[in-house]
Amino acid sequence: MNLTTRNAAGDALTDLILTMFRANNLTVTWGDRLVAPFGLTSARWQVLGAIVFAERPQPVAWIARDLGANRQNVQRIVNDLHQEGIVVFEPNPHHRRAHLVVLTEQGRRAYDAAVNTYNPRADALAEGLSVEEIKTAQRVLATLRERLEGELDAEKQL
Amino acid sequence: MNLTTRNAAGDALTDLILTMFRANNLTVTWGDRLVAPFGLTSARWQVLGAIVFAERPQPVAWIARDLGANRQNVQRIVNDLHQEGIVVFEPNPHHRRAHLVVLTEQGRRAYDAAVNTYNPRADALAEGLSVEEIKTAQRVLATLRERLEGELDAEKQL
DNA sequence: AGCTAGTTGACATCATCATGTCAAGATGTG
DNA sequence: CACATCTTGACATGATGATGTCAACTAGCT
Repeated sequence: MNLTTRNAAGDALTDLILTMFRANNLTVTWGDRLVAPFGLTSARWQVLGAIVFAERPQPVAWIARDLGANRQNVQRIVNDLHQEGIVVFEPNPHHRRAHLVVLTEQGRRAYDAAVNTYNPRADALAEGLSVEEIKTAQRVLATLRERLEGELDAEKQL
Repeated sequence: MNLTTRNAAGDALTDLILTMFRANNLTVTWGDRLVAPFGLTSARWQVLGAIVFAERPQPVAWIARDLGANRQNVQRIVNDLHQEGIVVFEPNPHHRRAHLVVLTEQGRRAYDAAVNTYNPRADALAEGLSVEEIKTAQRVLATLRERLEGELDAEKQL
């Protein structure tokens, strides 16, 4: 008993979302195995990426915001990374509790090893696809992301 | 210390993957809230979808394969759905233990309610995007998915 | 019939993530 | 300084997912 229907764009978007679910899961699993030899996971790798690209050391909450992830989960991951000597906490001149997260030499080596393993695999995965269509895909998902962020933010207003 | 680099397609794919991570998470969260009023979640909704589209009743393991998900997790979800009267188990003439999963009237109502709530929202999310570019995005992610499935299958051979 | 291999559901464990709460600390306003 | 508000890390809980193991069951082969 369907009372509503979708237009062509809605149908196409539905296909895209279902494909995205599986592609996302596969990519995370694939990434987990790719960087496992360096003591990393997809989640840890993403956190390290945020630390590397931030230029200057940040507290955990900022990293979480950058990633669009939950503060609490990023905190746990960073604590694990600290336990294993991949990052260290440095004093924050602006906040007594919110320590700054900094990569250690070992952390830098793990991150570089992950990137160097990843790069040729990324090229291989993209083979046969044109840069234009990949960018189109990226743009569509970015639009989806923006709209969903807008909707979920709007909910919070309540 | 980077020894490897990526070509233009590899760079674009990397952007796409990072965007996909966030779009995927946002979509799941958005879907969870969308169907929560009907006692569903994104995961339950996907399982119900597999049951509905299968035409004929299937055992849990088949549903899991359809979804590309783990048998054990789908089992848990189906058991929960059974607990709440959304599905029932029927005897399987071909297998004494592998019962067939069938939607109840209540389950059908919940699924229809979810779809009817979703349809107009999908159209709205797709607004301003052309059907062609959405389909391009779907095709790119489908290619990514196929290649990752291939790589992960190849690993299993070891 | 008997054996082997694959399938299936049940059970268990661990990692990840969403969410809520709390206290310490920072910031802005008066 | 006093107060309210926001930020931040610590702690806890439940949902979801990946993974492994086991016993029941099926199917194929001899």
